[in-house]
Formats: sequence, structure tokens, C-alpha cells
Amino acid sequence: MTGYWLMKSEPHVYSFEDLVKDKTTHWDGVRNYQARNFMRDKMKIGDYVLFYHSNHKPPHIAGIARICKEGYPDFTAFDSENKYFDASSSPENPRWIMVDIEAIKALTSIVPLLDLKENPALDEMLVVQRGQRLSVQPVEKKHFDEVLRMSGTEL
DNA sequence: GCCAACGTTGGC
DNA sequence: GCCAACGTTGGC
Repeated sequence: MTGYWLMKSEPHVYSFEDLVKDKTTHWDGVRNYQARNFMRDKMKIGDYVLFYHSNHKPPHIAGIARICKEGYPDFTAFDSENKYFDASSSPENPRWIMVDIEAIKALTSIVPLLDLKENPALDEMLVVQRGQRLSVQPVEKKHFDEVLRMSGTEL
């Protein structure tokens, strides 16, 4: 069964436009156990991803991506030169996991966080919840479909 | 820039 | 195992 997710990125670091340009990318640098567990245990090839731009005015959902490689060790944790280096993670016993995603399409019009919050149909969506900081979140299909509808996008 | 919310660390 | 201190996220 196809899963649905939301992944946050700061667009000045890595934007959906960057993903479109690159076609595919490693989702590296996640250092949160809950987010890691989703990537390690739940994300499957073909799952859809809402690509969210955080720390941007306004914060918004920018595009649709899809999982194209399932969980494998995040090698940035092994590189002492890398800002995501973690000495407690080794190739023999990796602590952190990443997936690869591919760009599918930009939303016809972006959906600002405020619009998500104002839509009663999305009251239960995680990203609109107060204090929700998780950078990788599961999304219900009905919420995914509603975001597509709001953005005027068809897959 | 502020600060609430949350996660992690480490002393005890 | 508790919890205070600290660091980070991320909206506003």
C-alpha cells in the first residue's frame, strides 16, 4: 500500500527547485530517532512525499516527491569533515538512516502553512499541530489528496 | 529577534 | 530513573 509523508527542508539550504534540478537526492542529516525510524521501517519505494519549505516566509508545501530508494545508512555520519558527523555511528553499526527521493512535480500553486491551518479538513494533520518539529512525518491519504486539491495539482 | 516546544545530555 | 540545563527547531 502506498504511503504518504511530509518532509521538511529549509529552502535556502535545499529547496524543491534544487530537487527538480538534481532529479533525485539523498535525504541526509536527519538526527532524530522518530524521523529515522520512519525512514528505516516505514518508507517504501513509490511512497509520495509532500516537500515542505520551513524557515521561509511564508512556510509552505512546494512540491511532490517520491521515495526512490529505501532506508540505508546515512554515510554523512561517518565523515569527520561533515557537519552531520556522529562518532557513535559506524559503517558496521550505523545509527542514522536516509532514503533517496525523486522529484515528481511542483505544486501548481504552493500551499502556505496558514492555508493548511485554516482548512478544517486538515485539523488532524501533523504539520499544523502546535510545536510539531518532526522533520519527517506520516501523512494520511485524505490529507495528501486535500493538499493536492488546494494547490490545483493533479498527479 | 523572540521564544515556545521539544529532544538530548549528564549529574546525582 | 529523575530532572535541570542546554541546544535546536521553526513559526511568528
